[in-house]
Amino acid sequence: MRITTLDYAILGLLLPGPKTAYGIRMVFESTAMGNYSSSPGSIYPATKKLRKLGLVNSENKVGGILEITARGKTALKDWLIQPITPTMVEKESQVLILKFAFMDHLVSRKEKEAFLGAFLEQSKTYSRSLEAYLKGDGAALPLHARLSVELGIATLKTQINWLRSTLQTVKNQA
Amino acid sequence: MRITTLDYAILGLLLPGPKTAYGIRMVFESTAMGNYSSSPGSIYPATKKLRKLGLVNSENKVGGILEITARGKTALKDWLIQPITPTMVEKESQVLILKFAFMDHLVSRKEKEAFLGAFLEQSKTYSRSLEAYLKGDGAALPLHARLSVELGIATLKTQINWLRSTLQTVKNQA
DNA sequence: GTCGACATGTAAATTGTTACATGATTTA
DNA sequence: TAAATCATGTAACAATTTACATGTCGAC
Repeated sequence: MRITTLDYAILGLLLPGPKTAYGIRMVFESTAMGNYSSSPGSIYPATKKLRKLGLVNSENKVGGILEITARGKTALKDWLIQPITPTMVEKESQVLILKFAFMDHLVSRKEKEAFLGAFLEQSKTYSRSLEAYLKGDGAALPLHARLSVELGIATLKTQINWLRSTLQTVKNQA
Repeated sequence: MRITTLDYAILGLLLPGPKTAYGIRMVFESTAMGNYSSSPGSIYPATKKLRKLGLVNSENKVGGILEITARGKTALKDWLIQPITPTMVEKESQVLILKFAFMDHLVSRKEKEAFLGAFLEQSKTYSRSLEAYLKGDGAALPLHARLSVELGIATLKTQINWLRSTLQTVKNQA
């Protein structure tokens, strides 16, 4: 039984403290958390699975309060520090940002630096390849398509700046 | 039978000229086109559906060359100019960029301006709400989560600048 | 003549969405 | 006391991924 991104997102939201499944749905709905759906048909089956895998405990006292277990933390940490591949940077950078958002206390400073460093380097590589594309084959694109790629490059540069400054912030931490 | 975003993405890629289903897969795989998957199990059923709906013709002469029909263009245009809702800006802005990328010849300058204007206004609203959140409840977020939201805001601002300048570009067109 | 790229598809399994269904608790 | 919100779940359907399966064509 594979653990999906949604499952990890739920585990991460339980890090600061226990929540009900409904509470998690509300986080997905109100905050712009990625793109995760708050539909009951996705959250409730997911929490059931996490319980079965022993990654969360549901306390018997109160209804359905979910609490992340030690095993849950280990599984989440393993996921957080997985090596970053080019595909992830190209197609799933929101997932990488989500990982970063959960790293606070679960991951060492060294691991955070490695994560941000790899993310930064691969973002630069990808940005350069998009720029090269625009100057080469991409020059033939219709105007609107070309403008869209330009937005992609600008967004990547924003991300690169953020990664640089965040890397500094992390390095300067006590 | 609902037309999905993937279906519209395929239709849009056929605008500059006919392509094989395989050619479309390669576009999804090589260029960073959104996030659309190039898996055969998604593309081939989709092209079959588009044929059944009469939105593309498959010429009999050559193998499986796909060509968008007049009905296909109408359907695509209707999709392109659908009103922009807050949810779209918050959770699916890549889809909106994709729409823009396909607008070149299919949509009038007036409609482009309306699209970009609405997209711009709603991006500003969303950006302001994220900033207000960070100053309010969000101040209590763990450091990493807060930094992630800050990247979200910076990305939105990049998008807002791009929308402003693109709106000007479109307005200045002959 | 075989390797890689071109080309098209299906089947099974997984995932996720929409809609339905239920009931408790709070608040106006 | 009625409406809104909190809270949990299932069933049917839609969509996608992975893996399998097949065959052509050009280059080396």
